[in-house]
Amino acid sequence: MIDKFKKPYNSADTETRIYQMWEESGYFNPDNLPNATKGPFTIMMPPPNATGVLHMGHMLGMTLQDMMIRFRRMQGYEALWLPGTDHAAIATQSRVEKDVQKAEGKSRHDLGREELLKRIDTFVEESRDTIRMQIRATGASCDWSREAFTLDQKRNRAVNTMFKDMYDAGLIYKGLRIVNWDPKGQTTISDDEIVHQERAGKLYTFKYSKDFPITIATSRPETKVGDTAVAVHPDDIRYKEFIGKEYDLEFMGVPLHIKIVGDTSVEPEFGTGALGVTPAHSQIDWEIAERHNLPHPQVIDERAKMMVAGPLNGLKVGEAREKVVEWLKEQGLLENEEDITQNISTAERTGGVIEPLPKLQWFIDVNKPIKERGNKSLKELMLEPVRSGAITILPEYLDKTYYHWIENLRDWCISRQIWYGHRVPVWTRGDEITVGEPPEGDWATDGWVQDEDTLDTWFSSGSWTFSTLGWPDETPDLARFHPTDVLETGHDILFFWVARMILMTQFVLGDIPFKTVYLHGLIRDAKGQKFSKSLGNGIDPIVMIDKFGADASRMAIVVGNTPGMDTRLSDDKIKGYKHFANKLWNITRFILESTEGADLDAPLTEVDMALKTELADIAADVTKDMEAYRMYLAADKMYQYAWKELADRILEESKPILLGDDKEAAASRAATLRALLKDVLILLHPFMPFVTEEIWQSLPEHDGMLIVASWPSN
RNA sequence: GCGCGGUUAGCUCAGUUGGUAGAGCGCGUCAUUGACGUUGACGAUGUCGUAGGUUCGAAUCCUACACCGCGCACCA
Repeated sequence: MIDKFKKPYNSADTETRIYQMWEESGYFNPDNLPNATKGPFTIMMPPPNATGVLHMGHMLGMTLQDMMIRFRRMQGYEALWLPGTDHAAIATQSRVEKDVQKAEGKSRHDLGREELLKRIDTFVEESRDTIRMQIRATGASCDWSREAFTLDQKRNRAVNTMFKDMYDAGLIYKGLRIVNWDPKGQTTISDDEIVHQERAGKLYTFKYSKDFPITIATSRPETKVGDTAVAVHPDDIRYKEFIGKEYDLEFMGVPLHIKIVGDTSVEPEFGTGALGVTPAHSQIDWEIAERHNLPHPQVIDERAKMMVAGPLNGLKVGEAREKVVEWLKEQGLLENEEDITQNISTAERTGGVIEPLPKLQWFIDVNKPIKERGNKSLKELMLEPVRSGAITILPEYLDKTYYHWIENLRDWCISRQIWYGHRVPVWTRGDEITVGEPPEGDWATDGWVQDEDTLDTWFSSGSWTFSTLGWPDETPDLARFHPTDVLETGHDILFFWVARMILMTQFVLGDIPFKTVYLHGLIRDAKGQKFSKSLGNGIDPIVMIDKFGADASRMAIVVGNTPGMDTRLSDDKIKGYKHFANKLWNITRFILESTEGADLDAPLTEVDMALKTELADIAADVTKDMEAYRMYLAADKMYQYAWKELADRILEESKPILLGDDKEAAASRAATLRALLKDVLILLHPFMPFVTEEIWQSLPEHDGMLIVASWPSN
């Protein structure tokens, strides 16, 4: 009997030591697995942002993935779980810019491109170290020898190759469009990086001037200095007679030339049924302007200030709005002022209010037929594998959300006006252009210039399943591990990332990136509130692990956590599973004490054979759950068995048998208890890896490590 | 506006292909110098949101409604 079982289980003394043992064993690397006969099983870890610390969502993801990968490793698969970090362009740059501003009072322009990038690299190196440490603390059995970063040399080659291939296929183009401009971050962002917020606003109804025949309504009067038309529904009898007429007038000191156009996109019932068209500062107006060949003067600049002749020039848009309303009142032009709630668009990362602006940007065409892919468009290539079942989304109902998103998808703006990230691989010299890699020789002195912009971070993340395996080279890893088996991530990232990976992989490899997408929900606090910095209710996973142990934390976070659903986490729940870890400890103590020197091959009584069969049935059930990604059920079933069946029932019944006069029954029971304990450790290992391995190492009969013990097969 | 999810014990949630409701926590009673600092046994509490329908049988399938939450959207 080993002394350590006389004290309660202590996770803090155990976990680091056990993790180190695993790491040194090399078993995290599928190349080193002793009994891997079933072929590869692959998970690419969603790379956490290199901006700092892991939160509870990461902890959940790490836990679920580790459960899947340990299960498969024990089943005999070449289990590869490839870790990494994401450079998270905008998030990281704005974080460092903020730090620099605070510490030195300098902006990015004061530092310059090169110096800022240096600062960011230093910051990211430190962050990545922290993240690596935190991932280890969760017990993640990932292959550190294959670790990747979305902005390293290898991934840069992949990005440049993808860009070139898409450019050559005519999918990437440069175009003047209305983009989502973030005046705070000073960059464009994609449609998906927008957060809509409801705010109180006003709808103003007025005429441009006394002589103008039509009254319009808008919530942004300041933009009216950029109007070039008024659009009405072509069948609207109130305005039909004016269509085609043109008016010259002056609005707030700005001369305007307004044409009346008929356009079916106008709702006759809304407002006055007449829409002042501001082509340069509204998506819908831009589209109307294109249909009617209208000019599109820009009246708001990149800092969200007015750029027009007259008194508004240089004012912020908010100030300009007040001025215009004041002026309208003075002129007696304002007919109505109505309180409304309006949705405003803000940038997810910076919180800046989006200003739609016309800009020359790089886009990916999602509707163009692709010759190399059977004339299907990217949209179709994204829909197909989910429709056909080649990719399963869990929970299943989210596939409808996925379809809905794709159907409404517009061309993807991929260029960003920030410095941190993959730089657009395009070089120009006059009319000449080189794409993918720099022109040969000393291109800078030869007069070539590289595009200033960087790429949307999701462009590079889109290649995560294959660039991590060595693409564009045809590596053995790529042939062996792609497509991957599962992608496990939060449901909030379905569009940003999951859809983009399907898009990229379908285009680049003509294949799917993964077979199953497991989308977990949000972790909330005990009261059901979201964890947030402002509420100060966040639980740091590392603090939780220190306090209760990684095993208890893993169980608490997973049991009852169905895909797609939000769950609540409380100290009480985690405490319960800390007790459970100790329960296992004491089960072991009792069994080892009372079976010391037992013959493990003793013949079994019928009753004891039945006990083994009972556990075998549960093992089969748990296996089925794991194969169907029901970790939340499997974990709970093992918990129930170990505590209620093994401890409360079987051990209690065993006490008289082990001490009784029937020596054969006692020998049989002793052998059975040891066998049951061994199997329970195996079956619980994916969920509670540390305590089970620690106990395993103390079993007199143990052979090698639990992490590579064989999962019961039937 | 369109789409999606939830509604099950006091609380938090499971319930995998339809077969007379489960767990944890909490609560009550009892036991316990015990393998257990963190124990066990027994127990109470449910018109499974509402109203219809399909079925021998519905928490589960269908229809409508209510409340809560989420996603998407260019209502100027």
